Amino acid sequence: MNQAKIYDIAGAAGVSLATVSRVLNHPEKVKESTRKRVLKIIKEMGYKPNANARGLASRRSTTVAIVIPQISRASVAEMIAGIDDSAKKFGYTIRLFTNNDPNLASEVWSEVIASSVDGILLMNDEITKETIEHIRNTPVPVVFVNQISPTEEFGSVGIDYEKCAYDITKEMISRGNKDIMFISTEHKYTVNELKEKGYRRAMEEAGLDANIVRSSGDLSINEPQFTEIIEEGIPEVVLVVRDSMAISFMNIAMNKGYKVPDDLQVIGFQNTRYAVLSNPKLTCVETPIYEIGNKAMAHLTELMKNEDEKQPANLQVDYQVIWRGSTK
Amino acid sequence: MNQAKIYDIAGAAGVSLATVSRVLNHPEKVKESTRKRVLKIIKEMGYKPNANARGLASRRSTTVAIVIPQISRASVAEMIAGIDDSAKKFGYTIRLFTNNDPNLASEVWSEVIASSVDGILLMNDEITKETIEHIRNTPVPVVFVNQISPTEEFGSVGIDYEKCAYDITKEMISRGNKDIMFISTEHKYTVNELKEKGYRRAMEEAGLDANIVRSSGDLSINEPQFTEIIEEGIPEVVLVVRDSMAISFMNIAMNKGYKVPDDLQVIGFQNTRYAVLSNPKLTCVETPIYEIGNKAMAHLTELMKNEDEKQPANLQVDYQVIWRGSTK
DNA sequence: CTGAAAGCGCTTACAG
DNA sequence: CTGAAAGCGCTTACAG
Repeated sequence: MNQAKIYDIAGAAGVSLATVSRVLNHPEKVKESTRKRVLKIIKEMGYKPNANARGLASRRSTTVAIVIPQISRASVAEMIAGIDDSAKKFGYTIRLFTNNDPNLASEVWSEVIASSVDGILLMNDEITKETIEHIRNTPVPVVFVNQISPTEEFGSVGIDYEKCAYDITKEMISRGNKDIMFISTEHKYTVNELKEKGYRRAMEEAGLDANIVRSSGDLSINEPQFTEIIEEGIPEVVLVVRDSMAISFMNIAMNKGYKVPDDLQVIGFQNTRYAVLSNPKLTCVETPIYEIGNKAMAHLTELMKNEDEKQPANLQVDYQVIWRGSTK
Repeated sequence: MNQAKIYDIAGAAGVSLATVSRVLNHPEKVKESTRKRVLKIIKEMGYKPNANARGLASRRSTTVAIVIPQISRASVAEMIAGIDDSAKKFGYTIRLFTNNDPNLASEVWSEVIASSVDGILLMNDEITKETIEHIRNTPVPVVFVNQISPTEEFGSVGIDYEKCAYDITKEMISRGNKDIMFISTEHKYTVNELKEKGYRRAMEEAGLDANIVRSSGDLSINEPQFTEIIEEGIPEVVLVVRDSMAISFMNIAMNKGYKVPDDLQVIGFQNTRYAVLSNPKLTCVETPIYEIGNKAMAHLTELMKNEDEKQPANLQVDYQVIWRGSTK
């Protein structure tokens, strides 16, 4: 007993294929009595339209692509959860592509396009000129996730990282701290550059010296570097672009005998689940990853619906600071 | 300038559509000179076959589904990375479905089937009878990921959790410890049941009393419970089914003044990235999530290739213990 | 409101 | 080794 075809439904309901199709796609065009009869049979026979045939005939696939960088981050899972909940609501299904080239190597991209998705969610850490060129030639809407689009042409959902770094720095200054260090990644991710900019602005406005350290994301490289820094003397406060790095720094300082938060206050920038497992727990700027994914998918839906009426927007999601034991 | 069709390639190369199609799908059937000419044009015009048309015509989609539980776990990201690398190698593309019903609610499942994937990777934590029934009626191969299949009919890739819990317990006993506690989840996940079984066996064999605690996975519920346990006195060793719970337990004990590993040794069961961020770092049984995903996809590929020749297998991946500062 | 028919872009026996 | 033709399972103008 194979999967029922639209033809079987039509036969069983005593209507044409066209009518069955309409019941599914334009129910308002079908008389209520026929519609009900057809729907009943569809349910009875457990009919599910073949996605390929549907996509081929309609040139829409009710499918979107998520393109994520290969590097597996813990936050990806939560982001996907947010996207998926939204996708379910709007009746879309997800195709997953990973991409290890910041330039969005055309190979990956053409695979994405050949899969005839109706829209694309792009999660790249960086947006290069090549990437933008690829996107310009893409026949379906693209939305950047956790990233503010560098141009007005494309939609995006993210956080105002410049502002949140500025705000938290200013807050720590207003609490009487002067010696505030900022630890970023060696690799210049757009997102981290923005945080750094915000930090600098706050420090400059207060007439304080910026103190910026760049580090590898890799713990085995971090640790010797952090050890060295700490041995030269610790700052009052350290802001760290990643929670994992923040916790690593904090642990090393504590092992050297410093007290957190009395001698050193530590603040992270993601509020991942790591944050509540450190001891003391880590104060964080909370970046609501789930919500970003959720909104991105919702925005993409709008853009897919009516490509002309709806303009791509650069949406921002609110952040908040979660104060925990690593700060006074 | 739209995406080139197979028709355009045929025209430009001076052959029929059939030949272009053969070049792509059965290159050995095409004379070398024609094949080269066609391939050149395909490349020049950046032709990518439409996935829907291909899937419809061939009844194969070179697409597999990953079905994951809705609850977003950090490990999902790494598992997906493993699957994706393997999928790329074999030319498959991924569709992602989330599923919040342990019984594999038929709604999700029929969506998966309607998407006409060639195979399915199932990552459910539990396998109920209903789930098995659904899978039996599925027209394509299914492989369980990070789970040993309860029946021989389906493929699976996982770890021998019973044995690894047994081994680590036995090891700790042989080091002279007698008071070994096991912390599991309240909810009886198959995987955790197996660990518990292994722990029990090792304790029984040594004539020691098992001491099993069940806890919610939720930290805010864990903490008061762990606090209470610790106030009544700590064991020499605690084995915990999840890293996050292990670290939480360890932190509470240390805050009560106990020394790790001198007063208390702690062992986790996943070796997630949490493990190296605790202080001291957590000794773990390493479950190679990436490799599990990778092997699962490779096995699925075999099953999809020749459904009759290749039998589904229950594959096991090696684990190892990573000794760190939380044990002596 | 409904049906007959064309067509979406491919693949694959079937001939030759 | 290659081409003409049927067909995959749908959708959607076009008539009526």
